Amino acid sequence: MKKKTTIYDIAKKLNITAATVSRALNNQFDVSEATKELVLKTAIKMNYEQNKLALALKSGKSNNVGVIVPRIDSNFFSSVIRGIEEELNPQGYHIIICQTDGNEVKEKDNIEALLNAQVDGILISTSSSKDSIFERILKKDVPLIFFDRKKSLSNVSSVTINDFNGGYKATQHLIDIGRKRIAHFSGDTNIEIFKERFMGYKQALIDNNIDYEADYVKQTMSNPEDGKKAIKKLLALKNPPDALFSSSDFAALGAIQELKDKGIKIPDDFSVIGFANEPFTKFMELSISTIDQFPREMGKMTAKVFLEQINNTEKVKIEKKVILEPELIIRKSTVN
Amino acid sequence: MKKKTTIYDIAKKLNITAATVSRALNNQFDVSEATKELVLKTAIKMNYEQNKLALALKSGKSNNVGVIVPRIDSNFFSSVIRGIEEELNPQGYHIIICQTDGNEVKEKDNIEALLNAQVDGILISTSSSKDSIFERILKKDVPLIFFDRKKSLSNVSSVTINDFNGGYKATQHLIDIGRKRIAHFSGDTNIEIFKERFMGYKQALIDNNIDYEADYVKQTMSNPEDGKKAIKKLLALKNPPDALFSSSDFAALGAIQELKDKGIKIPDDFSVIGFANEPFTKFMELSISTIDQFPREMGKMTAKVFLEQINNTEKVKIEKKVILEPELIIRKSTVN
DNA sequence: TTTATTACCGTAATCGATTACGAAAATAAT
DNA sequence: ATTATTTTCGTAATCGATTACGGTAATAAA
Repeated sequence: MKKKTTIYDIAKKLNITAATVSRALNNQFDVSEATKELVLKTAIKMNYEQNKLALALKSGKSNNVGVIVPRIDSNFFSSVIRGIEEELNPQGYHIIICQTDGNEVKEKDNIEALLNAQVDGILISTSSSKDSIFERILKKDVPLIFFDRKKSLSNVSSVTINDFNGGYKATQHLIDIGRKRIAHFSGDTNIEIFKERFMGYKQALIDNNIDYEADYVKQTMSNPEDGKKAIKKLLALKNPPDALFSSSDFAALGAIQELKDKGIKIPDDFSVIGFANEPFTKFMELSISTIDQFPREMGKMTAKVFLEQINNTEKVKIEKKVILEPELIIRKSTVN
Repeated sequence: MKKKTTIYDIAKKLNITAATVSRALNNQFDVSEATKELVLKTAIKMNYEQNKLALALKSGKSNNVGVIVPRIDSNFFSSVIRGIEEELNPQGYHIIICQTDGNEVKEKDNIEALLNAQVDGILISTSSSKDSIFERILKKDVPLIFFDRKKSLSNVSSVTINDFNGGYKATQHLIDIGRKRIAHFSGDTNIEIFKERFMGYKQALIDNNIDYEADYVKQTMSNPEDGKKAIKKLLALKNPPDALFSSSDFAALGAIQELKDKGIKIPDDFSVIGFANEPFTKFMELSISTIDQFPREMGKMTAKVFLEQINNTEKVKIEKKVILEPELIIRKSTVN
């Protein structure tokens, strides 16, 4: 078992105290240049490396930031995390990843574990319905920042996209190209982002004097199979829709596959727009129109908000609600 | 600023020492049942939470594991990481993610930082050409495990897939469906996995008495644009190929797009198979044949090998070379 | 009643750094 | 030559846990 060299080892070898070694290594003013050099040289010679754990315990700062997401193996979340890591790593922070599978209990457990691990902050895309867990974080004065899936808590910052506008833009686009019977795949409307997209859809209809048709709205999971099922039901209606805004690219894909199977021509007879700009939407022969959420930028912004907060020495707490503007991407599934 | 309650706070309140509190909380035998109960109750009442940093410093175990990858926002790596997290989290480990962008210097920096952070192990998909960095890890007795992109070091475990067999299977499949003029997109053959796929390709040709044609091999990056460029050159040959095994799904996609633009019918006149089973390959109207690498299982296996190693109390070091078998996935880009 | 044993808990060191405080030595000021 | 000021470094506490060792009191054994 290799023993790591500590400042005490260096001190012993040079017949000085660990305090002086520490000061020399940190280049403090009250050490002579001579001993500074000496310490530095022997430190290198002895392969000294600072034990960050000891530092963390002393300072109360672990330089670790916890990031909690439902899953990491989705394009959206992994892109956000990429952005976070790119922004925080140069600042000396490490990011700890936790997955919840959308499970509230797991989310709670992860938060507890991260707090025990003394993380300097928690960045989370929450799946929780309750606020109580988060109050515990705040009581401990650990910076908490929501991204994408947030809870509205006072004094807590968040970085989201304007899902309402995303839904609005998608719907407006369908209207602009002449569609009037517009269906909608909503996700789980208990989750804020899906509710917002749905609201944006509704508002766009209203603003264009198109009657909202409850039959045209189907709640789907984010996968092609659910999209197929849902579109089948829609096509069976007396007055079936001629366009679809799906809050999920995956569900949109399923719908497109089913429409093709039924011999319905896209985009001539039917237009489809998704949401999220998943990579595959661009790659399809019939590329899919969608809404870009700029996940990497969202990650970078989340990191920046965290850094601002932790570097804020003022007594007043900052509460930032950053809302990114989503972008309409027009491809072949809506217009030729 | 909220002060966290420590065992000293509990001790003071109960007029006992911190040692007893610690023993009570850890349910040790030499504490009376009465005080155990008392301590436990007041611990809960005072919202006590163990400071893992102090524990880590004392024990030398941080319960953090470093994971280093080129990028996290790729389906492959994020799936591997998902597998790792799923396996290690229940064991009380947290995973710290670092990205290198395929940059050797960043990789070295990340390793240094992780070692200073006293991680209990490093799991890495390396982009490095040199071995020297890794020897430093081993000298410190920190468990090191490679996955996917490995270096061959003695006493170091690794989890990879059999890229040679992957290349072989892909090529054999093309031969099986009657192709004889088979081109290959290789990645950067300085990277072992790409070299192996290339070797598998060659071997399959040899085993089927097909002459290896150097002109048929193009080095491409993993993106559609590079795939388009490369296929153009191949089609310009005197005796152009009638099939392609691309070591990248993305490059394969570019090739397919270009082939279609040129009016070449797939799979009637030309067959294409990729590598990695990226999600989009399944979603295309013309779905793309490919090789599945089971990234999530790779992650789980990597985690298991790590756990075995860290729980190994024997003096002899274990060196495990786990090689997963890739699977051929036949879709419409090779055969009707 | 005396001795041996056990149960229970306190003392103090330890992990590896940082830092307030004070002291000695070196230098400058008078 | 004496005092004042700086420079430089040591002492010891601190962060929050764990644990080897020792001691006292209660109990059992003689």
